[in-house]
Amino acid sequence: MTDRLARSARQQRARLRDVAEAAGTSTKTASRVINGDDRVAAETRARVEQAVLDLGYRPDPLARSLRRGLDETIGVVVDEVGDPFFASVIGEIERMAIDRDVSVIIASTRRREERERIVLDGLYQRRVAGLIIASISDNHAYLRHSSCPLVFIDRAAEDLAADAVVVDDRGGARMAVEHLLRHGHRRIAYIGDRLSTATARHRLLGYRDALDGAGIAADDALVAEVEPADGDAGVAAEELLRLPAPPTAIFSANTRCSLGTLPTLHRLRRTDLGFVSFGDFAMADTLTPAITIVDHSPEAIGRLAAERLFSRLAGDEPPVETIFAPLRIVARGSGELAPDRPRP
Amino acid sequence: MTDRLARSARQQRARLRDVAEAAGTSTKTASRVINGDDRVAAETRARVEQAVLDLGYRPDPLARSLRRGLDETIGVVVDEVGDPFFASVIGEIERMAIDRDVSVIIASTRRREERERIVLDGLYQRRVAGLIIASISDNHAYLRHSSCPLVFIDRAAEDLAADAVVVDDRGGARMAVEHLLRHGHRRIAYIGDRLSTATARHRLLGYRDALDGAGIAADDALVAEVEPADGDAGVAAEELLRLPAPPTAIFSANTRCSLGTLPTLHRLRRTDLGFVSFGDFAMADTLTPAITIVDHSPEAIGRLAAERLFSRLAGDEPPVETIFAPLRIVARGSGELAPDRPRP
DNA sequence: GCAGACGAGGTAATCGATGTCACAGCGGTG
DNA sequence: CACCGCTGTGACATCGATTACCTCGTCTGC
Repeated sequence: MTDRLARSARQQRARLRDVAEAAGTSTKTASRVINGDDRVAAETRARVEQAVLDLGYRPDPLARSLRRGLDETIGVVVDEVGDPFFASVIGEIERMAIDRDVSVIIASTRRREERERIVLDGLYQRRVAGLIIASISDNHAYLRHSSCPLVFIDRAAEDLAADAVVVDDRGGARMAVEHLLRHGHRRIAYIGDRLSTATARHRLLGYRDALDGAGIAADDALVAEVEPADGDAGVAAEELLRLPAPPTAIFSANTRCSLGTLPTLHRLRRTDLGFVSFGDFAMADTLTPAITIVDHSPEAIGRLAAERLFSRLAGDEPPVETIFAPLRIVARGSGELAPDRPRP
Repeated sequence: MTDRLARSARQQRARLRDVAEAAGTSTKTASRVINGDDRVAAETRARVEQAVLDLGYRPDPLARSLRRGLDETIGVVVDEVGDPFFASVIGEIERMAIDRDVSVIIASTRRREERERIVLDGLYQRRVAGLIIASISDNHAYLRHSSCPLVFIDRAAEDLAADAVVVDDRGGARMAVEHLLRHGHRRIAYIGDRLSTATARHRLLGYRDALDGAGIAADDALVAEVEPADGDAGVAAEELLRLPAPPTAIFSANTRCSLGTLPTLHRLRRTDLGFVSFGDFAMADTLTPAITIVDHSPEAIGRLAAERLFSRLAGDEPPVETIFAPLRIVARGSGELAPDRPRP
């Protein structure tokens, strides 16, 4: 009674101690019941459970994490939360986390290595149970002794044995460019992310693979490396079209580049160009012409990564693996335009 | 020395105790230095600061939160992380949080009231310092005694005196519909979110205001209330067009409805319809015709909400206020089509 | 009949930091 | 000279839960 008053005076939740007192046991026994330890007499267990219900007790996650050294939280580190690709990935991860009563802390690197360190450090300090990381760094030495499972997404860590969920960047890029080649294009430009990220490098290799396969000499003037966050992709497209021997088709190596390039092409009325985008985006199938894509479903990546992480958190120890998310080409129009098509 | 070995054997970070020992003081004094308490002799302070640097000490956020009853974390609750509107809002909030060394926990309600309770409860248990909420519930009684500052976004809490950053839903909708009226449309359809959310109700009111102002009788057959997460918006559009007296223009009351409706209109080759979207989206200006919008910049909302929250966290106590994010119409083509335009 | 296993439960230390309170020294004051 | 108040400091309790270790019966096997 007094106790209940004390609680209400404090305006606070019930603590384990309150439960124990209400059930007439020690906190240890109450803790056993709550954590499903079976060395508790059925009758005692029942009393504790009743007290939990009566008091609406729920363990304090902070105190629990402090003691256990582990939090019921996973961290997700991406380039930028607002990026549609990552927004979808995160959405899917969160969906899976919800089912497991795990919270998700999001942090973005803004594509800067030093920030990557900082945010990871912060997440470790919070004792996250696991991490899903789209790393932009090439050096993961500082993660080697990670105290929690890691799953890399979008880009595998080449210097670290850790799970990763990626797409076959090289193969996908090759697929995209071969598609354009099949439709008769011979001068195909590449617009992609800075080559400081491994993803970009692989996609550029795939682009070259395809050209090699068709016996076409690579022309560096057709390769544009841009910062996709800015409006650079559109500018790059404009420059490509001003070349003495301009391309008849463009392969855009990621979604943000596509979002940057297409408004420019439309403004210049150059929708006669062949175009394939690595990565889908809203309205891609509603533009005129609709945009042919190589699709690496962000939801699938999020799901696979989360599944892997939760499986490790549950104690499974499958061998470290790089999982390739399925990849396919979706022909919608822009990739099937012949090179000699008249300009609109 | 022994201590340093012990630390490295533990493979762990330095604790306050390690700092205190290294500086030859008590933990309390070390704590004083770290928290900027000025009742410490300059020389002692210097020793502690040196120890902090030597050991690379950083306080454990968990332990600190437990003791202080307050975490350096803010919670953000939205419908759905993957929603482009909220993704941008979150991106902006996070950007501001970074500057203040505050972490952000994201939770989504999936538009279900019971989940809203659950996630908020979870965030409170984590002792978040503040909350930014896009609430879907109409009943906020359980938030009345919130232990931390709240800022509502997108939808104000009508039953609670709390800060909110919203757009003038009614005025914006009216603006959009008046735009279509000015271009000669008389039968204008409304496609919007379920009326269970206040936002949707206000936008529908604005739509009616505009029609009233033009002396046009409202026709309920032209009003479609859909679940924007599904493909319902497209279906609704199709049904509207099959009416005996179909609309010549559509006002889409939110981004997701636009993303659902437009592919359908394009598929049906009904791009002759007038169209205004409440909310911008990628490629809106690249479609043919480009989409006229009423823009409620998600970044602005995120920034204003975060500014407000951080100002309260810093101890400011401005009067509770509902802030209206700026709203403007961006004419791009689809809203300026005359009703008698031939179909493509 | 007794050693040891086992079941049920409790006590106290611990996680890492901070709040409370007491205390030693010192200069000033009546 | 005794007392006051201030400064700088530390011992110890505390936040809420978990873990290491111990106790006390009772049951089993020899």
